[in-house]
Amino acid sequence: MANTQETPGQSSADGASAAGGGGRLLLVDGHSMAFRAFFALPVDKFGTTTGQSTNAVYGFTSMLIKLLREEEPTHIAVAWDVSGPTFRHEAYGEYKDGRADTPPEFPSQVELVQELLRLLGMESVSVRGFEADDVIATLARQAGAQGMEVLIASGDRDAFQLVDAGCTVLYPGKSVSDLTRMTPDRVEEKYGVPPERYRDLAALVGEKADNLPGVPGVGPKTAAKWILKYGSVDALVEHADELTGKAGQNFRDHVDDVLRNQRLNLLVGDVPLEVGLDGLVPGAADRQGVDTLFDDLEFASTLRDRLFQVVDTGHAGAGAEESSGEDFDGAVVVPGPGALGAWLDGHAAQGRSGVAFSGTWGAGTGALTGVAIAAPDGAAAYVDPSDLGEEDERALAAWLADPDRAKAVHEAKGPLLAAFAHGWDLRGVTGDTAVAAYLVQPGQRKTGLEDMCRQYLNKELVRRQEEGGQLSLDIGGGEAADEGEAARADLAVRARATLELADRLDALLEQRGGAGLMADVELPLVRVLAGMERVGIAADRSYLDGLEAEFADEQRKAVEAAHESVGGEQFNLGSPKQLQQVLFEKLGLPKTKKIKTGYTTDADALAWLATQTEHPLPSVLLRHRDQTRLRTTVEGLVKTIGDDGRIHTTFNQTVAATGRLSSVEPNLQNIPVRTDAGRRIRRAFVVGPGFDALMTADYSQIELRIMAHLSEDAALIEAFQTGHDFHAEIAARVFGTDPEQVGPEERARIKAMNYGLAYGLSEFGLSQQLGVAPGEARTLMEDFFTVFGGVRDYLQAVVEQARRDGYTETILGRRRYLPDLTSDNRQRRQMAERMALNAPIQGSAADIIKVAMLDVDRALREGGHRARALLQVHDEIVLEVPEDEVEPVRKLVSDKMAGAYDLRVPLAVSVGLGENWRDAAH
DNA sequence: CCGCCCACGTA
DNA sequence: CGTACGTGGGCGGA
Repeated sequence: MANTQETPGQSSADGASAAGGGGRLLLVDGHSMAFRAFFALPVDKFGTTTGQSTNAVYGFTSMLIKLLREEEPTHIAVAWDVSGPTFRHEAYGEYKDGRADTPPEFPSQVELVQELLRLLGMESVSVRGFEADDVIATLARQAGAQGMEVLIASGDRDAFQLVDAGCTVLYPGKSVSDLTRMTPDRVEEKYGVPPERYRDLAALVGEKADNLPGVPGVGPKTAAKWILKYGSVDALVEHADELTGKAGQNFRDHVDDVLRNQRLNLLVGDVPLEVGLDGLVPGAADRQGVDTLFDDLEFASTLRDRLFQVVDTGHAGAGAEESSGEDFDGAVVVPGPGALGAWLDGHAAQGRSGVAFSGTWGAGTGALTGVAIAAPDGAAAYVDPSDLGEEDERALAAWLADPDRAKAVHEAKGPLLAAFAHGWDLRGVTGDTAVAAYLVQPGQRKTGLEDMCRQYLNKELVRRQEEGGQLSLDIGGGEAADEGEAARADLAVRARATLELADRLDALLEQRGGAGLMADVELPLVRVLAGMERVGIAADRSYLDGLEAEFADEQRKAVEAAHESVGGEQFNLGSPKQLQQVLFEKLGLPKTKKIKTGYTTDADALAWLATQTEHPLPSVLLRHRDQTRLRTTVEGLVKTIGDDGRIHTTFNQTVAATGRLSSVEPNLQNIPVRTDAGRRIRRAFVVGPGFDALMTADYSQIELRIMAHLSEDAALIEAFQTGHDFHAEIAARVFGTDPEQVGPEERARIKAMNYGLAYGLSEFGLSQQLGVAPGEARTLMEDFFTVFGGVRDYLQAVVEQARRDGYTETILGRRRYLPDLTSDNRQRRQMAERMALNAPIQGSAADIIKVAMLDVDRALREGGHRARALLQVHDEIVLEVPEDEVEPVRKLVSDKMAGAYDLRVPLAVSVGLGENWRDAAH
C-alpha cells in the first residue's frame, strides 16, 4: 500500500518533504493516459444510464490505483495540456495539424478525471502555452535535483528523453494498466540509442501525431545506425555528405525538417510553475465526494474498494487502522427476563435510538425475528420477539409505540408492516435513512445500509454472519451459539449505523433545505403507505380467471391467423427478432425505423405497415400484441391475490427521481384504462366486504396547473380560472376564436401540445405525434408561445437555473441533481434539459398529492371515518368507503385534495364512485 | 442463471 | 427528436 500504511512518524522522516532527499514522485500525463484509456476500453460498454461515457475515467482510475499500489509514490502530480496554442505552434504553424477530431465522448471525461483527482487530494498542473510534457520535464528535473526518484506515466514517447538512472517512464501497452518500465537500458534495447539520444532518433524518424514529418525512408533502424555512428543529429548534419544511398540523399533534402523536429521535441525543463514539489504530497481524499462521483458514474463498488485501499482518507494518524478500528461496535446485551423495560428506561428514554429489525416483510405484512436497539448512550440491546415474556413484550411494545421515544430506522415501512402483523405499532420514527438519502440524492441507486455507511460515514459495515447463516469469519468453535451471537452483533451494528447515518443525513437535509419536506411529508407518508399496503384492494378472482381464459383464447387465434397468413410457417410472435425476419425478409415489407437490433416492430410501426401493404400480418400482430398484453396483465394480477382475496402492492417511496411513488408486485399504477378491453381489467378491482363503494378522486390537469403557477403566465392562469374545458379554452386563445367554436380535432392537437410542453417536446416530436408536417407543428407551437410567452420564458429559465445550481427544485424544495446539464455531449445535455424542465412540474405534482394523502388520511381518522385510502396513481387516490360515509368523505377528499397547496390557479378535483374501479371512473 | 433489449401499460 | 415508472418475453453470454 502507498501512504496509508505509514505512521505519521515515518512519513515525516521518510521524505514526505522533498527537502529530505528521498521520496518518489509520480508524474502522470493526464491527457495522454486518459486518451489511451479511452481507446483501450469500449466506449459503448462503459456509460451511465444517463448517457455519460465513463470508459476513460474507469481506465484512468484503474491505472492510477495500480500505480499507487505498486509504486507507492510519496508525491503525485498529474499534468494537463491547456487548450490553445503553445510555443510550438508559434514556431511551426502546422504543429499537430491534421489530427483526427477528438471523440465527442472524451472531453467530458477529462473533467471527470480532474474532479476525481481533486477529490483524491492530488495536484493537477497545467500551464498556458506549454504542454503537459513540459510540465512533467520541469518537475522531473526539480525532483531529480532533490535526489527523488521519478516515475512518469505517459503515452507520449517524447517523454523517453527524460529517462535516466533516477527517472523511469511507464509507457502503456495494450491496456493502460499494462505499463512498460522504460529504464535507460530498456530504451536502448528498444531503440538502439540511449535516452539522451532519443530526441535525435525521433527527429529523424518524425512524429506523425504531431504532424512532424521526418526523413522519408528513414525508420528507427537507420536512424539509430546513423546516430550510433556519428553521435548526434548535429554531427550528422556536419557529415551529411558521407551518408550513402537514397536515405542519405533524403536526409540532405530534409535536413531542415530534422532540425525543426529536434527543436520542437525538446521538452522545456523550466516552465514557470505555481506549485513546488512540497505541494505534491497528496492531501486527504474526500471519500464521500468520491463515493458520490462514483455513484453518478455508476461504478461498481469493487473499483472504489480498490481505490480506497490505496488512498489516504484523511483520518487522524495513518489510514491503516481506520477500517478496522472505526467500524461499528457490535457489543450488545440481551436483557434477561423482566429486564427489558428497565434497560429501555435506562438507555433509550432520552434522545434518539437506532433500531434495526430482522425478519421478512412485503405484500402488506411481515414477521419479525429480531430487534436491535442502539441507544444514544452507546449501549445496545438485542431482543428476539418470539422469545419474550409477557412483561418484556409489554415493555418493548410500549417503547416501540411511544411517539416520544425517538427512533431512527432504515426503510421503516417494511418493519412497520411486520410490527403491525405482530400486533405492535411503531411510532416516534424521526428518521428513515433510506428516505433521507433519497431526498439528499434522488437519483442514487444504492440505498443499502452498507453502501450508505461507506458513502456518508466513511465506515465499513462488517458482517460476521453470511446471508445463508454461515459465519463469515472463523472465530473458532463455530457452534450454533456463535452464529446466534454473530447475528445479534450484526443487527446491533446495523442499529448503530442507522442512528449515526440518520444524524448525518439530517444535517445534510438541513443544509439543503430538505428537512421540512422530510419531517412534514415523507416521514409521515411512510405510515400512510404502510396502511394502504396492509389493507390492499379487493380483487374478483373468478372474474379475472374468466378474462384470462378469454384473452388467452383470442391470443391463440391471433397466433394461428399469423402463422396461416405466412403460409403456415411457425414462428414466435413474441420474438421481435423472428418478427423482423418474417416481415422484412420473408414478406419484404417496407423497412421501419431503425433500432439497435434492426428495424422496430412496435405498435406505431405495425400500424404504419398495415397501411402500406395488403398483407394481413401487421394487423394480426397488433391484435396479438393487445391480447397477449391483456392476458399477461391479468395473469400477473391473479398471481398476486392474497389469501384475503386482496392485492397488496408495495409502494416504493425512494426510486422515482422526480419524487413520485412507484408501485411494484404488482404495479397497480399501470392498470389499463384507455381501451374498453383494458377497462374490463379495472372492473376486477372491486369494493371489499364491509364497504359499499370504491371512490376515485383525481386532479384535473395538475401538471398544467403547476406550469401555470410556476410560470406565472397571466394568460394561462386566466385560462384556468375562466375555462370550463381547459384544452378548448387554450385552443381558442391560440387560434383566436371562441372556445365553443373549437372543433374536437383542434382541441386534441392543442391538448397533445399542452402536455408535451411539460416534457420538453420538440417540433419534430409534436409533428410525429399529430401526424402533421414539422412546419405545421412549428406554427402551432409558435402560436401557443405568442399567446403564452410566460411559459416559454419559464421553461428557459428553469433550465438555466438548473444549469447554474446543478439541480432543480419543486414547490416543496425537493431537489433533483442534473450534472449532465453541462455535458459537452449534445444528446446527453439535451436529455438533461428535458429532465430539468419536467422535474419541477412532475415533482411538484408529486409533492401536492403526497400532502393531499396525508391530509385526507388525517381528516379521515380525526373524523372517525371507516373510509380508507387504498391506492395512489400519481394524480389519483382510490378509496374504499361505506355507504353512510359517501357524502362526507366525498367532500372531505375533495376539499383536502384541492386545498393541499395554494397555487395561483385552483386545484380542480373530480370524484367518482362505483362498485369497482372501472365504474368509479368519471 | 443473469443482464440486456424490446415492447407497452399508466400518469 | 417527450418525462416518470415496472413487467414480461426473448435472447445471448456466462
